[in-house]
Amino acid sequence: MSPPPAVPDGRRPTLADVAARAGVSTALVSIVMRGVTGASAATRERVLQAAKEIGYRPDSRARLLRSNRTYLIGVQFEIQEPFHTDLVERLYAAAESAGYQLALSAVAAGRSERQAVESLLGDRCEALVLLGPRAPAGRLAELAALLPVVSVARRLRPAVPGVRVVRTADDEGARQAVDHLVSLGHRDILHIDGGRAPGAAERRRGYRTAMNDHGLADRVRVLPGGLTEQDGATAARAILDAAPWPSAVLAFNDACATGLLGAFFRAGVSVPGEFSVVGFDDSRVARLPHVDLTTVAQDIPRIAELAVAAVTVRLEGGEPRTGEDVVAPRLVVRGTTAPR
Amino acid sequence: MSPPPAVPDGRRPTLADVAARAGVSTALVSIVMRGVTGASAATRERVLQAAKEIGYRPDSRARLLRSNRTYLIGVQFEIQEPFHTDLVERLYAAAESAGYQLALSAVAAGRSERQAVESLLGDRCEALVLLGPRAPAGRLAELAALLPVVSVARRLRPAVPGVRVVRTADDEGARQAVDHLVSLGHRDILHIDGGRAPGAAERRRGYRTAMNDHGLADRVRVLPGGLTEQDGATAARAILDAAPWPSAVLAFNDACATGLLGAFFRAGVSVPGEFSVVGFDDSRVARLPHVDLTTVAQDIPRIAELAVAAVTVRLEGGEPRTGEDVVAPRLVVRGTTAPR
DNA sequence: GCCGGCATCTAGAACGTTCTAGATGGCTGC
DNA sequence: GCAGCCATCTAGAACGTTCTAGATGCCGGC
Repeated sequence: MSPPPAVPDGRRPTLADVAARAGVSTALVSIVMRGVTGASAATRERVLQAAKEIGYRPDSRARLLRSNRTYLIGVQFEIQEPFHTDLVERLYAAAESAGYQLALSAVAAGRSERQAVESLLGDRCEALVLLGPRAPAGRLAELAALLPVVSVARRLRPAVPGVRVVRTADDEGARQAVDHLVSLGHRDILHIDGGRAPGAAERRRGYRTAMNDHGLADRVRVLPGGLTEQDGATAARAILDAAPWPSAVLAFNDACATGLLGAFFRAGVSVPGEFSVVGFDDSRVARLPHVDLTTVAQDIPRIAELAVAAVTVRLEGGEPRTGEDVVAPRLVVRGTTAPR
Repeated sequence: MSPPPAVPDGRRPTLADVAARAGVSTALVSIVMRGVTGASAATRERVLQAAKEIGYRPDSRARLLRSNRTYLIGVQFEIQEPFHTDLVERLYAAAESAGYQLALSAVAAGRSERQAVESLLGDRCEALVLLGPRAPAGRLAELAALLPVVSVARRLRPAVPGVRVVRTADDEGARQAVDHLVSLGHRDILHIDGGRAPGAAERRRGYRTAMNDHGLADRVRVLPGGLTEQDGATAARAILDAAPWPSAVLAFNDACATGLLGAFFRAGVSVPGEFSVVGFDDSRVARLPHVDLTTVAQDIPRIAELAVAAVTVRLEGGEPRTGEDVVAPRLVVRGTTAPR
């Protein structure tokens, strides 16, 4: 059934065990295991056979301790945030093709950003990819003094030295949404914002600017919101309670839009009949057939690639580039928007 | 702004650097850093000060390499599965209060279970918590021969030696759902199953048994489904196409139920007017105000605790217990079920 | 004045790997 | 037959920590 005990006592097999069995030095086993040149085909074969027989598995901790490089990229993400989990999925691919590995550290209820980052630093990550970090700029600067850091989805103004930013052009996304709604004949377009969430300020500004550009400055209306369904539902009640109603709503993100849709639905007002609704992110929920949300898509594969590139370039000896990679958003028109 | 370079050259500060600065041995610094007894209060103070000044941070790899214990629990999970991410959140808490740390390894598009587990083993995890593993029993047995393994949400029949199972009583959950629907007057209750997904066989069986117990054996109808919204939507079309219609549907999970609801909604059939729908998991989506899905809740905090307990007991010298912890489910009645 | 015991501290090995430097041996070219 | 070279292999140090064993100094009790 299960293989026989690998080594006499309970220890996990090491290089030395393989070396003893194959009758070679540990250094040679190391060479074979890493697949570098320096061993004859015959020896290579013999060593691999011995390793297989005793169930040898390299100890990555010892390996990384010895080599000066770890090729580890630490990722801080919020485990309950669909946008983050989508991103993590793509980061795996991007890191692998750049020859790096990912170390995940989640921010969750009872696990702060600080804890998440400390754990990554203790693991000797060579760089940090922070998804929507909330930490103050001073803290990010401290980290950037230690290792390459990229902030994904959170813009930093003023720029923090050494921290690269990769983000969607949130203002442009908001503008696209407003343009779309205006082209459908809407004029009273309300924005439910994201408060202090990363990207919220830019989306708010993009909305305002677009409204101005369409000569609708006097119709600008921003309602405090947030990034959860609950925030959307709360905003919905505020909208319905306060006449006059807008004819369209741009929500901070898809979750917020979904909460809004739910509350509208329960209140018996029809979407897109009485209200047009636009979300942001193009998350999985937006694509559900019965949500079918018009939304501003973020280019997640591209963001993942740029984030990995930002840190690897620097790790490979490139200059620390403080600055931004701004990725274009793309409006996806679905069933929650209609002509007024 | 940012702190001065910690150590003359670019190296990251080590115990030796702290020791040199504080004028003590590295062994003593180690003692102070771990917070164990063996240093006077005055020295302790001085060492901590020195460490802080040069920005010392313990290297967890070196630490774990040297100590025979790593206190690391490896977690394999599917990053796109809400049930899994909920569980991970609780696992952090459970592990911490047991004195262990978590190492996360995601299964994602392009990253197989095998890769996820290999990475955890390389990190020297002392135990593995596998969320809904798909690996064949033989593979699990191999792993169990190496270290404590717990399979969450996937039942193993026949039992795999050394692998502990923690799962919801899926059959009981399905029975609760059927009981509820029958008590509302439904008789034609259809089940959309989960195919080969972990737990699917048990839910199917629970559904069948409950139908039998209510004398509805001739009304049993199982439709092949799956665990995504897409599967639910596909099933919905199959249901609507084939008369006679059932009056109630028990879906494999909430995602499947959500897809079903969406398709019903688009087809203009009303829920719970024409169909009652029950999901499984009580995931976040089920609680959305406009989904408001009646569903069978899994007790996630309890499952997380039991999973951690299962491995820690064994790590602390307990006997390897092949067997199961079965957690009771709980029906949550919301808005998608109504009297027939 | 001596001894035992405690608190505090330290030297040096150990963990499992990679890296540096060098040894060995066979082949080529003259 | 010999120098030179390449391919192959090895010894031993190194990575940053913890652990074992023991050293040192101080105190109280006889």
